[in-house]
Amino acid sequence: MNISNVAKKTGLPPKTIRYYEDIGLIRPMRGENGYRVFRDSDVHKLAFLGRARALGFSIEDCRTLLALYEDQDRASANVKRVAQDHLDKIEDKITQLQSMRATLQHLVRECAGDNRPDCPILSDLATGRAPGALPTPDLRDT
Amino acid sequence: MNISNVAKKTGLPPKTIRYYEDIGLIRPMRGENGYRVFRDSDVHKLAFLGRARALGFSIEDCRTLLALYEDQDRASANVKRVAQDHLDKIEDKITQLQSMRATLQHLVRECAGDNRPDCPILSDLATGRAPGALPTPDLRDT
DNA sequence: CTTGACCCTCCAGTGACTGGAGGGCCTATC
DNA sequence: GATAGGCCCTCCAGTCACTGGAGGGTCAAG
Repeated sequence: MNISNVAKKTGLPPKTIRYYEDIGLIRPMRGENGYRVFRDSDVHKLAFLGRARALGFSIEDCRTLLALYEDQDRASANVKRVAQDHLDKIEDKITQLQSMRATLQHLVRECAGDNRPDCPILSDLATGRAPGALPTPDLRDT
Repeated sequence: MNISNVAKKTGLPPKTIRYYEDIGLIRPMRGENGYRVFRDSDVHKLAFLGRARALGFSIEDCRTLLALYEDQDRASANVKRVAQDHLDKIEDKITQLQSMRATLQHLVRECAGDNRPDCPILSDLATGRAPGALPTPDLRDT
């Protein structure tokens, strides 16, 4: 199978598939003309990667998960740990975003949004506290 | 004021402050020795940027917000639009992450996490459907 | 034989920094 | 005056997971 068929099957763009080969996640064979030739096992791995990425796993997590998948003697505890760690990170991120949302919702609600210059959003950003605003959370890294 | 004092005052690392100068968000003056000299207005802007970044605004949003802040004749509607757009993006992201969380929670709960190899997490990633799993959402871009 | 759709590699850019090398400046102490 | 340590400077490279594009080879149909 050639790359564009694999792309259609897996939903991954050809560029991404080449990139995954570059970083050693898959090792498709090559035809005489230099074209990549994908076996079923390659397609299967790519689909696996697509789903893992859709769940937000990092590439390095994906590498680990693929290795565990290939290892018939794996302990499911190892897989679970990777998934649980990732889940924890997602929950942290949700919490951070919810906090941002709360502050922003408040500010947007307070702002008249007309053609006058007075704006509690800018007041908050300028002073750290709009008249009557919620405390601003100190969240970096998003 | 020199850069490390400003860093302490604003909570931004010196590297970040230099970067903000690089990309034209601030224009501190220079002393005879080539050191940056920050006026109160620079410190003020940096604090503004720190708070806007903490709320998840992109650098380009920050640039816009700073320009609006400096413009005494702005219409608050313009500020509100930037904030509302950003809020919408945050809400989308929360929804995506919640969907990932739901799937992951389900999979983690199903996985025994012992030293046997059977693992519904890997089954789901391999096939797109673990025995009895929730539908896998197709979320890229996180 | 040409057209158009493939395929290839390699390089550069994204966002928002961060780390480090290599070197100048400033203050205090010996 | 020499030296030590703590500042400051610039410039380059790396992060993550791709994505776009240039420049060029291959293949099947008409």
